Amino acid sequence: MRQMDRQKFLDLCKGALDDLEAEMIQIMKSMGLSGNFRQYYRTDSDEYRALTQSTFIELWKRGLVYLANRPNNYCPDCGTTIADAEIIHDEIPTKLVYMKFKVKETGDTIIIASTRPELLFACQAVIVNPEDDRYKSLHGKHAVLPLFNRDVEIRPHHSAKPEFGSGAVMVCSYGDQNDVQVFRELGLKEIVALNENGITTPEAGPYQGLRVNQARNKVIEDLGTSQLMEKQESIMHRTPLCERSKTPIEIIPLQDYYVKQLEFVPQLRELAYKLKFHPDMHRQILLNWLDSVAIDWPVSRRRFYGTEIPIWYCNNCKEPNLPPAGRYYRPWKEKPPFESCEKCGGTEFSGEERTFDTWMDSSISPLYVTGYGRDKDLFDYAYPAAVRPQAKDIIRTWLHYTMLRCVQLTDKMPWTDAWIMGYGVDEKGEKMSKSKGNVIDPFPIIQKYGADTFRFWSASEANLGYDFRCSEQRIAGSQKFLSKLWNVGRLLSSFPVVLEKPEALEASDRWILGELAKLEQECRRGYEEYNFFVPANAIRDFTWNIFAPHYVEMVKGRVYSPGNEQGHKSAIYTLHRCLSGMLLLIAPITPFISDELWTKIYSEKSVHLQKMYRDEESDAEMAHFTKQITEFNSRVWNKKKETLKDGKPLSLKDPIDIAVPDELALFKDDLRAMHNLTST
RNA sequence: GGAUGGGUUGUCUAGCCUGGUUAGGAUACCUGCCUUACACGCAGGUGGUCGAGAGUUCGAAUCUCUCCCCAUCCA
Repeated sequence: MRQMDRQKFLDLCKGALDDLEAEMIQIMKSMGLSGNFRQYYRTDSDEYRALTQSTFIELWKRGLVYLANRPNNYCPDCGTTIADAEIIHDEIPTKLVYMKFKVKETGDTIIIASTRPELLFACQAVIVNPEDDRYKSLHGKHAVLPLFNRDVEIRPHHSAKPEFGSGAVMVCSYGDQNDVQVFRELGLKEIVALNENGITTPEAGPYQGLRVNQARNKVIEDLGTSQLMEKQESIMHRTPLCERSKTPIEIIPLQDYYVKQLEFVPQLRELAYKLKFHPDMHRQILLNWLDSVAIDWPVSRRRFYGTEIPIWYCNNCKEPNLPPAGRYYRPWKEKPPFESCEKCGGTEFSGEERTFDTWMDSSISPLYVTGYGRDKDLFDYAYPAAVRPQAKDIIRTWLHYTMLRCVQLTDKMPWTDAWIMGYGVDEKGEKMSKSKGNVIDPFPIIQKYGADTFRFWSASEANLGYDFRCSEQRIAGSQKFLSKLWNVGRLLSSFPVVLEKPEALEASDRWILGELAKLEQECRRGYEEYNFFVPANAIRDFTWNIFAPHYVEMVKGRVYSPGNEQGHKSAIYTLHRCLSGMLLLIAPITPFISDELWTKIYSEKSVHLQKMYRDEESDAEMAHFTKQITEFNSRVWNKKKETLKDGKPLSLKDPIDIAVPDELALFKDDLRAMHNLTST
């Protein structure tokens, strides 16, 4: 990247992102998302970036931004500082090297094990656990670094674990976060080991100008030839990696901009309890993260692609000068929108070349969409927004930084609810990732089974906030349910539509309406907490296990024989009340099939523009008959199966002599017709 | 090492918070069946000591404790 012209690089990025955008919009449309596709935002548009910069300028004015030189995570491949939230950890094979140090005062040898021998030259202390009897006599004495012959003090520190290696640890600037902490706590003087290209500095003496791995190999080799190494062990070491390039990060002190977050943590913690999490358990991920926030947020990145940090530096006094908030600035290629330095009056400036952490953009999306700083009426009306939908893996980034920034800028939470999903995991239950190669592309699945199948499958598979397994077999199973629904629709579409409730309803009709009322309640409960798992499974169960096999079969007699006009009308009304209700309930999950059936059977106006049925009166207690009815039907079916006629079981339409039990007397006529019962 | 979630029939999963009749469903498997919506279907069936152990209780998949295993996140 750094060999390429910046503008050319940005043009390439834009081309790639335009393609991705088109693909994403296409997926969203074919999945049936109901968003407004003429009005959407891109975080890298000029308008959006203007807001990112404006809000940064606002924070700057309020003293929430500062420049500091401190050791921080640095990715040598990306060539930039990154935040803790951008780090992942992995077990990597590495060598644990046991080095021989001399004790200056006694001439004894002590062994020190380290995974970072190349940082030997940046060692400023050897620490041992204060409780470790082996080393108590050495406190305050000095160790001589092998190869470099420089003295460092041997000091007690609680972070040295007696069981690791020899129990004596060398502290270098900087091998890991613990080194940073020990340097701070013991007041050690830092030796800068690596420059911003990840190359060893002149401090490394004969090992300068090398990449980390080269330096390590050379140090190990020299230790070996000088008899200064006791042994090496191959170990698996949990290593912090850059989330993007998967390169092991280094800890290097550089000048970076920080947004204050430490002082907001107590407030964010309180607000985390007020935010309604769906499901509630995922609040803990945020709380754990807030507890581990140890430094302010480094927001400057040495990258070409990203929103530019809107600062020009006075060439005379180096004072950072910020432009007025409002438009989008590109200091690396633009002249500043002011004439002279506000501090010294100088007139020559250099534009800042760095960009922001990408979360500086993403963290203000609730502000952007509600017109913050752009449309006051809209903002007053729409902010705070209702819900943040996202997956649980970006709680420490997207959710956290959004809360931080919005609270800093508006003193209010950006939403009332957070809807946190789990992951779709592979057949083994492992998270999908590009590097693992177990990612399933949804597009062929959608093409093979259709968007409704895909949607119903994911709704019925994924319990709120939990991971769910991806299995093509189960997707195919969902498709069968949609066929079932379609066939129910086909049957009912052959009857006239009666949506006006008759004066009197037959017992079977009141029974299924009681069950339907339970279903509607259950679905509403699920939808209200953003849990589509509940309605998807409830509708499937009602349709497939109660409505179709029992109720529909029970009323076919009345439906096909118009002789009993009152009973006929009651059945037709009830069938349509059930189907229309089911379509309304499932429409958010399977928009295409429900709208197709709805517009074919009930009205030209889309099902998605209808209101759901609300708290109608129904005989809820009639639902108590469900078990008895289904058991009786099962009994009859079994009996017919067992009864042989000409060596074959009875057909379901054959007559049979079974008495309807007294407790089902209300349903006697329908049951007799359904099973062709001959007894009276 | 810490945190979170999970371990229920071949496979996947509901139930667990608010202990109580034969642990529900899906899929797979087996058997039978074209019954005027549906064979992408219908009916029936085999299959589980609910991770292990201990405790509380008249009674535990459900509550408590210990341990083991898996996934994810953080040191």
